[in-house]
Amino acid sequence: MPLSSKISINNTRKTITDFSCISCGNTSCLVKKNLKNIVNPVFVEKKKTLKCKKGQQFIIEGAAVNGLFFILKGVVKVFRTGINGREQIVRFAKEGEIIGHRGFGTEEYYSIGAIALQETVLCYFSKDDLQKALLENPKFGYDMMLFYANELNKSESKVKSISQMTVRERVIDTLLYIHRKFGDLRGFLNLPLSRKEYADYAGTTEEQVIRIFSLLKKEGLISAKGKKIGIVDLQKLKNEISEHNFYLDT
DNA sequence: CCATTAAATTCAA
DNA sequence: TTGAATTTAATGG
Repeated sequence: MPLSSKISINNTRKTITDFSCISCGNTSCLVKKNLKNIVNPVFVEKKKTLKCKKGQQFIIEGAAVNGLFFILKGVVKVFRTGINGREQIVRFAKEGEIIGHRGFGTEEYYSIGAIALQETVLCYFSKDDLQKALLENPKFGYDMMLFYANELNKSESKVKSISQMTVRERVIDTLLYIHRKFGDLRGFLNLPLSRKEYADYAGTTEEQVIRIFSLLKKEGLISAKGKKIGIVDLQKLKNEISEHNFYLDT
């Protein structure tokens, strides 16, 4: 209750129409990748494109599911709110990724929320149209299945990391995850996150993250300039969590 | 967890 | 581009 008003929910969705799949250059998008194989791409024509400003929430927990979002551009955090109002960040998603995909099938309402972390462009496909396209195009369906399998694998790894690793290990794991997924830019992680966001992903508090960052800085493993975090000694960081054989790939 | 101060980011002129 | 306003980081109780 006390934390409930921290986020101002802005549910305005600007709908624009000039982002066709045909002229899209996003090769990591499953729709784009399969576009040439899709025999009857009606759903592509019916898609909606929407722009989100930084900090804008475009999926609200508990809202009805009508379709799936694909990220055309930008970065998004996907989270779930716990009983005490604490946010658990499930994952960070970048261009080409799918959001709200568990809404397929039986789920009627979103069990997650999603907020844009930067200017983000989303493609929104209706669930029914997509389902039809998946049934008609085996390759497209198979690619989607691979995506689901991958997501499941990662989420299982995350359960393990939260239940079996120490706080310090989880913070390091988070740093490595961001590093793997978003890489470096001039010596700093190419995604600016607040300490609270690191905490929400690692399943800790902001203070813990701040203190662990300070320690890691003193130990010469990372560097920090405000929100910009640099990985100084990747190998040593990896070594600390190697016994938990952290998950590979994004 | 909360309060305080320092530091960084944002925003609008 | 700057600096005032706001937000975030860092510490210590």
